[in-house]
Amino acid sequence: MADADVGERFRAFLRDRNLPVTSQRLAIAELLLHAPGHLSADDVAAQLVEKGHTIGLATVYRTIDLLVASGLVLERDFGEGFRRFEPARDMPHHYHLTCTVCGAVSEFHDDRIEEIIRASALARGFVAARHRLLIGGTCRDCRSSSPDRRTL
Amino acid sequence: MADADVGERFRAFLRDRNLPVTSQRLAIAELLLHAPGHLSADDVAAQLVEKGHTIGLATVYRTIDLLVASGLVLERDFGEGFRRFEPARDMPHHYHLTCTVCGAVSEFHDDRIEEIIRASALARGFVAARHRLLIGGTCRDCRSSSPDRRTL
DNA sequence: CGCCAGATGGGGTCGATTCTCATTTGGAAC
DNA sequence: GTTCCAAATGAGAATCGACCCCATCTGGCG
Repeated sequence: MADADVGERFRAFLRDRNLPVTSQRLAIAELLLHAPGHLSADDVAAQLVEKGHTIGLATVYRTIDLLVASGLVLERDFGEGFRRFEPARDMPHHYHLTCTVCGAVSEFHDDRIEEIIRASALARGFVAARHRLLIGGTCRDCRSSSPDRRTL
Repeated sequence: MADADVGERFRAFLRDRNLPVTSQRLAIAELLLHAPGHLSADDVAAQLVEKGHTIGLATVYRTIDLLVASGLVLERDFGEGFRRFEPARDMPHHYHLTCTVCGAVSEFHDDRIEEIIRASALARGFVAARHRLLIGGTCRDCRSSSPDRRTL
């Protein structure tokens, strides 16, 4: 199944680099690789405490670095002043739509956007290695029943 | 001229809100509204010191908040761990191309990108109010003479 | 089982941003 | 021009995310 797979891929990554497979690393990987949303480092630490682990915040950060380096976890910055992390899914690039009323984040992918961005950068002499697109707006639900409209 | 204009627009904003027009606010606005690039709060404070002012960092932050609220200054986040600010120019939306080798930031605007983003969001039930696009890559100069290639 | 490079974690540091509060000041009223 | 008060200022403390330090512990090879 996919669950054992991602865990195994992290173990393989550690083995490749001759890095010890510790219980802390496995616990953090297990949690973050199966997280549904976008977790902050504190979220990860808090959920570990909930599960009865006592893992130092420093170790959480260090292990997240490993997971990001392995490509199994992606780093996100929503401009909150801290970073969030999410498991890398099959989706190669996905964009984030954030509702400025209810805060809901939804993700999507669009080949046309990616292609046009790449072409536009190239026309200006840049070879685009990566790009990030954040869209803020109001979702369908909040538009139909919006008591207040934020100007944001 | 345009210079007096932006300063006057900030004064008008303060008057509208019954906020005092202080010498510190004017000095910060004068500096930031005519800045060529993207300044951090520290950059602003440092340049004020250079000009002989002694303005507390707290006031710099507070005044920048006002300038952002007034729409005369835009807040940017390039993932450096701190924010940068730039005067809002005529350009309604512009995108940022950052060279991951030399760090150069160049700006551009592309109506096709904007249109396609808006349409793509709408197809998913979102009315896009704003969006941010950051592109990382290597510029022409760094590509022709790149000694090291960052994986970033 | 013993060893040791590397991991761990609690405390300390750092940098950006915001808060606190005593003091000063804009600007409207007199 | 003088008075007055709400609001601004600024120096330092507080906060918060992120990361470093170092004494201690442990994975995993021999």
